[in-house]
Amino acid sequence: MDNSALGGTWDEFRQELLDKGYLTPEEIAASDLRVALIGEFIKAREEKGISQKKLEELSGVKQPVIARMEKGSTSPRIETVLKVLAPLGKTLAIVPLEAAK
Amino acid sequence: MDNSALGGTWDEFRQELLDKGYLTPEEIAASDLRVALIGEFIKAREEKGISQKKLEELSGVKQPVIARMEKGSTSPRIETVLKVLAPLGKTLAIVPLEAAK
DNA sequence: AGGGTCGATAACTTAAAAGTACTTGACAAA
DNA sequence: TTTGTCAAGTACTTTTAAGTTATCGACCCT
Repeated sequence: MDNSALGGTWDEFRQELLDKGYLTPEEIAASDLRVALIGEFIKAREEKGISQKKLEELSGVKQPVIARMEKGSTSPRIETVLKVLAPLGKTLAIVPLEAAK
Repeated sequence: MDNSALGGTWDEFRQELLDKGYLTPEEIAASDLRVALIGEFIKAREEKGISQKKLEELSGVKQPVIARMEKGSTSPRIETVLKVLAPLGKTLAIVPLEAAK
């Protein structure tokens, strides 16, 4: 993720959110993980060359819902995530924290 | 999972749900994955010797919510899952379907 | 018996995700 | 230029998870 044009790194931006009390450390951590998951999901979809509309057909999850997920504007339910991942040949697993990222 | 006392295997029971049209193949698959995730979560919590009440303190997620998650009576939001997994030293990852189970 | 903890549950309110239908702006191809 | 597709978004309703508080039965122990 290249934020150099904004004049600061992602880490600096995050630190600022923390310093100003906008987010707690826990919220930062959860947010980072969500961002990582979203990135993986988008990558998986695009690697398969499947549009959001096509994925709606395959998964039964509506395109606006998929768009909201990918934009990070919602925290989707597990069921929804599993539904959209399945046609991409993926699923969710619980892994040690160190293994992630 | 030992269902022998019920006179049928889990696979047979699942097939029956399918045959009678109670659930679609997609719903069965999603359900199986959820069950697997729930099992891993409960195992992780118990291995750490942390009670639901203690996990409430550590994660900020209320004990009744954790109980509902473990019982499988809700499909929790990603955010909630990440919050309860973090104190257990775990997180979620997207993995190939074959890798799961 | 009485006091602790544990997980499950009830009943209710609040917050938020998902469904629905339609629209918009960007982009590419004909 | 028009047509089509894509992702994003708008506005609204419905569904459901989460929060809250309190309780309950099982278990242990002392």
